[in-house]
Amino acid sequence: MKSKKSVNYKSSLSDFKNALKQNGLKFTKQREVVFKTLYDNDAHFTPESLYVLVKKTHPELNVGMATIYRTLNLLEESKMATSISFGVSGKKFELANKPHHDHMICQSCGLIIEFSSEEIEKLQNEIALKNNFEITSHLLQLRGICKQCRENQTKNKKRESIDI
Amino acid sequence: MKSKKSVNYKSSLSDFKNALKQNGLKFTKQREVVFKTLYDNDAHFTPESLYVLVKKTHPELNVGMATIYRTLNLLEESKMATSISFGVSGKKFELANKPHHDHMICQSCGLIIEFSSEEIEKLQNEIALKNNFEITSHLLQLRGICKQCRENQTKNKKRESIDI
DNA sequence: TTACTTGCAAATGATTTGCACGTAT
DNA sequence: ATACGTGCAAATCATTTGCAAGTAA
Repeated sequence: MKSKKSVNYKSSLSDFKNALKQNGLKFTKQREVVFKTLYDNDAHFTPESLYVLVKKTHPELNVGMATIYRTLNLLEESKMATSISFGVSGKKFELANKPHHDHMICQSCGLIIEFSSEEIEKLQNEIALKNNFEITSHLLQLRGICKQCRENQTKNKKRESIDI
Repeated sequence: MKSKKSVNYKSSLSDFKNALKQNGLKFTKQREVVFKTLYDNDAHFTPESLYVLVKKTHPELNVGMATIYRTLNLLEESKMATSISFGVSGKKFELANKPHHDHMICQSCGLIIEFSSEEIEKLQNEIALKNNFEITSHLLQLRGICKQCRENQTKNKKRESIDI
């Protein structure tokens, strides 16, 4: 399912409003702020980290954790956001308004590096074709240790490893 | 860290015992049964599904859920098992005694096709290198519709989507 | 004998839900 | 006016942990 890639906030927001309308849902201040925060900070948020940021930037709204979760689920269901899963320790969300990419995830510090490779996609398509399989989406994560963490490794006290 | 690929149960089990010994851990009936169950059923288990099966096949042991979790974590830490993460709904574990492979998953019928591609792995390594990232593992899933299901598509009643 | 293990139940941490009040349409 | 949304607190679900009793070495 392809989403139109909106190039600016206005049209992105408008997409969001339409999605809400189409499902008989309302456009509220909370939903707008969550959406805008995701849009402005082109990053991967845990529900918790998003909650903290929204609290700080919009204390007057007194947003609850539950609303963050509800809005994120809403966005994901309507394909406007995607999440990557971190095992027991939850998920991270990002807006789906940018081109497809995959993730490298540092198991020590949680750093996420985005990448994309046309060559890999091409190989995937070839493999699928050979198996008579029609791909609708794929998931590719490289897990390991980032440069930083490798350099710090010696002086590191054992940290609990990030559960991916 | 490469694990030797044991070709039969005896040597696999022996690897397990060694891993235990090296960590000052004991070889118990519970640990043996969990290990053997994973070995005999070449499949992906959730802790829950493994628990249910072990309960059924070895009721005399009266195994507890906690032991399943503890043993799975043990196996994973010693690289004898690997897990793939399934979002909020947890993890699935499999023994690490067979060559690496990835999965194509049919979203209609749940069919899993295993595949592997040296070329993709090579590209992954190149990308990691470029980013100063040291890969310890990766996750690659192609999701879509298998041949069967495409052919049946017209007469198919909607089934609930498979939880990947 | 001396750790390490186990089952149980309680604790935890992330996420969801019920409810009474608030608010967009 | 009506239905949907919200914050709060309680509930839930998967997983972990403390503890007293059991068992491998």
